[in-house]
Amino acid sequence: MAGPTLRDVARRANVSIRTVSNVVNGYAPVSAELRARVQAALDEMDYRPNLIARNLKQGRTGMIALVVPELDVPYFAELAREVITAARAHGYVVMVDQTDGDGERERELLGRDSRATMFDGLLLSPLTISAEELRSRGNRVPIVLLGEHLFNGSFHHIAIDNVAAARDATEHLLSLGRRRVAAIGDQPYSTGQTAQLRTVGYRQAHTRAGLDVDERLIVPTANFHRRLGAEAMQHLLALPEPPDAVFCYNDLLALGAMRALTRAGRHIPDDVAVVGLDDIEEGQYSTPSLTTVAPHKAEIARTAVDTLLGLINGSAVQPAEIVTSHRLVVRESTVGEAPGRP
Amino acid sequence: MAGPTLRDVARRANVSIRTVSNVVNGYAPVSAELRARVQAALDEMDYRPNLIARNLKQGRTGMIALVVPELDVPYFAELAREVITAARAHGYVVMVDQTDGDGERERELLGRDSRATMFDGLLLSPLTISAEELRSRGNRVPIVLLGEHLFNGSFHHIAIDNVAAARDATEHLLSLGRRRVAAIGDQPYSTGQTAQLRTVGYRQAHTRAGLDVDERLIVPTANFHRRLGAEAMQHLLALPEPPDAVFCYNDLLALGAMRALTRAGRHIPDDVAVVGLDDIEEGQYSTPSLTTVAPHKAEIARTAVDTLLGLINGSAVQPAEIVTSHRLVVRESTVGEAPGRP
DNA sequence: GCTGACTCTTGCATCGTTGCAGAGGTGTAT
DNA sequence: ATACACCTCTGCAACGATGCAAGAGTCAGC
Repeated sequence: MAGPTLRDVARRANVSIRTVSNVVNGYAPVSAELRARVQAALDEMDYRPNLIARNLKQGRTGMIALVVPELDVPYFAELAREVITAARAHGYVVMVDQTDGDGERERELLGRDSRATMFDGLLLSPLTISAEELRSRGNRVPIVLLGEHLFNGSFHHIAIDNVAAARDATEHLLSLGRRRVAAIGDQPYSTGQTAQLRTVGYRQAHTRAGLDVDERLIVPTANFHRRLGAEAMQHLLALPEPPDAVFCYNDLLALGAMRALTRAGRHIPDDVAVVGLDDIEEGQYSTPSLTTVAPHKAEIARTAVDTLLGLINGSAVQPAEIVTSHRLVVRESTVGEAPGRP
Repeated sequence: MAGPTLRDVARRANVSIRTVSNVVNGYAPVSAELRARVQAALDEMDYRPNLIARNLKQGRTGMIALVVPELDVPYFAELAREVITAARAHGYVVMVDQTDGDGERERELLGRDSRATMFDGLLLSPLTISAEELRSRGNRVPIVLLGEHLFNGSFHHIAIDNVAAARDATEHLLSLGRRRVAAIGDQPYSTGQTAQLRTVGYRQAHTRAGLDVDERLIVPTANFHRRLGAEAMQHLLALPEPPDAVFCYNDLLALGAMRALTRAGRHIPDDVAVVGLDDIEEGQYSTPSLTTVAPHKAEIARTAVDTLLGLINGSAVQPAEIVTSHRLVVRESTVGEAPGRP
C-alpha cells in the first residue's frame, strides 16, 4: 500500500537521497546522465512525493479551509465554487466544511484539537460566533471573514454594503409605485447582524422617499430558507392590509414567498412584486424569474483569497473591512410580463 | 506566528518532550502533580499540536477528498453535505474539490504531483475519466466511485439503479395516460454512460407497456443544466406532434424545461407533465413543484464513506457495485392542481 | 539487604522530506 | 605546479510529533 520513498528510489538508482530529491524538484544542477538514471528509477517505481512530509518540512500545506454554515444553500455553493477557482489560480486547494449553523461546531474549529492547524489559512463565514470569541481564541492561523458584519476591526472581513443593497432593492419596489412594501428576514437578535443591516437599508429607502414604515410588514425569520419565506408570506397575506410588494433578505426566502403567493392564487408581480438578494442561479429559472440584488461572488472570492494569501505570506496588512460591489438585477418578479396571463 | 512545540512546552515545564506528549494524549500514566504542571504550561503557552507532524508519524491524515464535477450543482452540493456529515461521524473531515467537468482536471488528480497523497482516501464522481485510465494510474490512495457506471469490477462503486429509476419515472407518466412521453438528457457518447442507462429505462417502460418509442422525442443534451433543459423543451414544442409529458434525466433539466413550458404558455401538468431525477430541494418550491425520482443521498453518502473507510483500514473487500435505493416522489408537475387556474 | 515488580519518566530513533554546508573531482588561470 | 573556481553530488540535521524500550525511583516481600 505505502509507496516508495526517496530512499527506495535512491537505493535503486544507486545515488543519494538528496540527488533524487533534486531531480524530483529540478533544484540543483544534476548531470544529464545521472538525471536520466534517476528519472528511470522514479518512473519504474512510480514514485509519488509524500506531501505530508514535504509540508512538515516547509511549514505550509498549500491548503486553505472554507467554512460555511450550509453547503447546500445555493449561495454558499456558488461562493464555494468561486473560492475554489480563485484559490486554484494561486496553487492552493480548498477544503470545504460546514457548521450546520451550529455554534458549537464553529467553536470546535477554533478549539485546541481543531484541524485548523492543518491549513495555511481559514475563510470563515460565521453564523453565531462573535468577534470577541474569535479573538479570544488566539488563533494561530490567518483568518478572513466572509459576509457577516462584526463590529470591530480585529479581523479582515469581506462583504457587500448590506445597507445599500437592501436600500437599492427597496427603492426599486418603491419606484414601481408600490406603497406597501414588506420585508422578510429580519433577525432582531445578536447573531443576526447582517439581517439587521438589511432592515436598516429597507428603512432608509422609505425615509428617503418620505414614507413611513408599517412595522407589521417587517417579518422576522429564524433562518434564510425557502420554507420560512413561504410561511412569512402566508402571514403577510393574512393581514388586513396585505403588502403589494416584498423585499426578501435572500433569494431562498424570496423563492419560498413566491411559492406561497402562487399557491394563494396571487399573481406576481401584478398583485405582489418580489425582490430577493444573492442572485443564485435558481432565480433565473423560477416562475416568474426573480429580481434580485447580485453580490459579485467572484469578486468576493477573489478578494478573500488574495487577502488571505497576503496574510499567509506575511504581508502584515492592517485588518480591514473590505466592501465588494453589488448590483440590482431586474427580472419578471417585479416588472415581468405575466406568464400564462392575458 | 508559529506556535509553541512540544519542545517549548517541555522546556517550560522542566520535563521531557515525551512526557508533554503523554499529557496531551493522555497516554502513559503520569503523576497528578506532574500532569498539573505540564497542563499549566500547555495552557499558558496555548499549545496546539502540529497535525502535519502527527500525520507524518502516523501515516494518516484523517481527511478524505470528495471530488465532484461542479459544486454549485444542487445535487452535488446536497450530496457533499451528506458526505461531510457521514465522514464526521467517523472523525474524518472532507475536502471538497470540483473538476468543472474538465477531463484534464480529473486526470491531474491522479497525476504525479497530485495532492491526493495527502488524503487517506478519495471519493470520486467521475465525469469523463474511464475506468481503464483510472486503473492504469496505479493509484496508491483508496478510491470509491460515485454515480457513474463504469463497466468493470476494478473499483468500488456506489450508485442507484439508473435503469430502474428511469423506468419508474417513465412508467409513472405512462400510467397517467400520457402517450407521447419525451426524454431529455440522453448522451449518446462514451462518457455519457449514466444518461444512456436512463435511456434504457425509458425504453423499457415503453416496451413493457407495449408502446413504441418515437425516436424524435429523445433529445440529447451536452450537460445537465437548466439552460439545456429549456432549449430541449423549446425544440420539443416546435415538433409537429409535441409531447404531452417529459422525463428529464435530472431535476435541473426538468426545471429548465418547466421554465420553457411556462414561457410558451403551456400548462403543467395539464398540457405537459414533467418528471425529473435527483430530488433537489429546489424542486419542492418550484412552480409547480416537481415530481422526481429521489435517490437516497444520505444512504449513498453513508455507504460511500463506510466503504472508503473500510478500504483505508485495510479490510480487503472485493471491489463491488453497490446499488442504493430510490423512490418516486409525486408532486404537482405530474398530478398537481393547476395553480392560478380555475 | 537484595530481588523483583511496579510506577513514572525519559532518550533515542523514526516518519519522508528539504536546507545547508561541504566533499570530491575536473578544468582554468597564474 | 599551485591555487582557485566551478560543477556535481552527498551526508547530516532538522521539521514536530509518536513508538519503543529502557532508566530511575519506590515499595513490598522474604
